[in-house]
Amino acid sequence: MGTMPDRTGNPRISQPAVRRYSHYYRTLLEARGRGDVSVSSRELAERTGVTSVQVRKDLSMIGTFGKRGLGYPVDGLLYELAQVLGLDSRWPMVLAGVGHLGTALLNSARFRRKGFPIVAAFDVDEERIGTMVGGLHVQHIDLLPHVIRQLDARIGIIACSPHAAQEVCDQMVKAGLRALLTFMPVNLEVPAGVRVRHHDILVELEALAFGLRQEEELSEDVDNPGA
Amino acid sequence: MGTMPDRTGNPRISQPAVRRYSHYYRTLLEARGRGDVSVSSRELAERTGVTSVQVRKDLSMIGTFGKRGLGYPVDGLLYELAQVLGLDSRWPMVLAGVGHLGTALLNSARFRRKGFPIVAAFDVDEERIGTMVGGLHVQHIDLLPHVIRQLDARIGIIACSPHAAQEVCDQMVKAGLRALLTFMPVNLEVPAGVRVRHHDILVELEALAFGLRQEEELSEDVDNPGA
DNA sequence: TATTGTGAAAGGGTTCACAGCG
DNA sequence: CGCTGTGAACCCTTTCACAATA
Repeated sequence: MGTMPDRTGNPRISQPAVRRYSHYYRTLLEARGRGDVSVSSRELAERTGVTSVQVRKDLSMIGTFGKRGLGYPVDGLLYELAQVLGLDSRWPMVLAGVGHLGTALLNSARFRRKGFPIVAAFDVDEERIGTMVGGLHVQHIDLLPHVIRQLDARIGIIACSPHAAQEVCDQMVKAGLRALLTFMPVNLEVPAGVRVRHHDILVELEALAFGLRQEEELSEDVDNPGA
Repeated sequence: MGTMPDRTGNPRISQPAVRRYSHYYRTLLEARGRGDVSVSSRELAERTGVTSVQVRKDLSMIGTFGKRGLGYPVDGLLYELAQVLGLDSRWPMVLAGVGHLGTALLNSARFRRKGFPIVAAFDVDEERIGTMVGGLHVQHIDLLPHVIRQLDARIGIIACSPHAAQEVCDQMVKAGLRALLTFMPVNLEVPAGVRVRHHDILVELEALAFGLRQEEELSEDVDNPGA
């Protein structure tokens, strides 16, 4: 465990950087769609909303693929980013909670297309169990451990009711999942080594409200400065 | 514009901090639900997954409400956080794109309950226009500017198809919205002063895949060290 | 004694300035 | 000349150590 980058070129990549890689990847796909064969850091930067230096720093973290004076080869960079982000593998997912949100997720073809297929759906509601949603039979949640092992699922999506979230989470962890994505406003307790990402829309909305509110106060302070 | 905190106690609050405030707020609501009258920074920290010092630093940014030796008063802190996050106002939202995702959002009572009601829904599909979803009539997107002004909407939600996202975004900005939440994998171009938050599930999934992949490589390197 | 509040130190990420190449 | 690549400076956030106080 030295300071040396490993053979993949990983000298320690931060979470924000990983997020940016996702954006670069998407932007490169668009560029390829337009027939571009190479792309400059500035171009990439403008389309993703960061600086061009940031792009170069980020890309230099995973290797050196650019041609000076020219830019980066679209195909080559796509390949490398796919490698880093793990997009050269499939990551089968299971979903718990087939409400409105779960249904929306199950009906999206995008995840499957991008290598993150939802391979099983679970619920506790007898009315829902057995029905077909997004091409899958909804199964009883008790089958979760068995199905996860059978289908070799890697990621768990928690879209059930908030009060069931922790229990579902426990079951997923016990069944061997090490990566969870939850949409519920509940802080999940998981053992070390299990990654959880919260996707709480309300947090985003509150952040937006904070920004708007701050702007308001700022303009009020123009009329009402000092103490 | 000195270094002095303004009278609200704002010495410059970072985005990550705002997100944590959201989590604290939610945790405090739970504490109040259990009848707790005061809560320590450690407790708040454990439930939100940060350190207790972080909690104290964060809270000291917006004022000093704790009683030493005791902790923070639940009600008082809730009030202050609500103030900071703008939860003492309502933030009416409009939604564009009544597909699976849009429908899921419209059917969620949570946003309305928390002060972020969706007050209008739009689409371009003639089949959808006029139907009722989540208690709202779906209207033609061309009515967006008019309705935004009429209902004094503050936040726009973009849940339409990716290729329409930029156009919808432009219309929302033109109609006066300064805060947008998009679920589409498209980088929106907006004028300065307009806040956009991307909520792309695929980015989260790719970040999870990155983590899992990294762990795999790490354990492989045990068998296969050096070059 | 338990816990908050905070100046100072440390750490991590971003930006700068410029060297290196095509 | 254009654009990448990168060590160093800078800045912001987190952590530490400890003073303050119910």
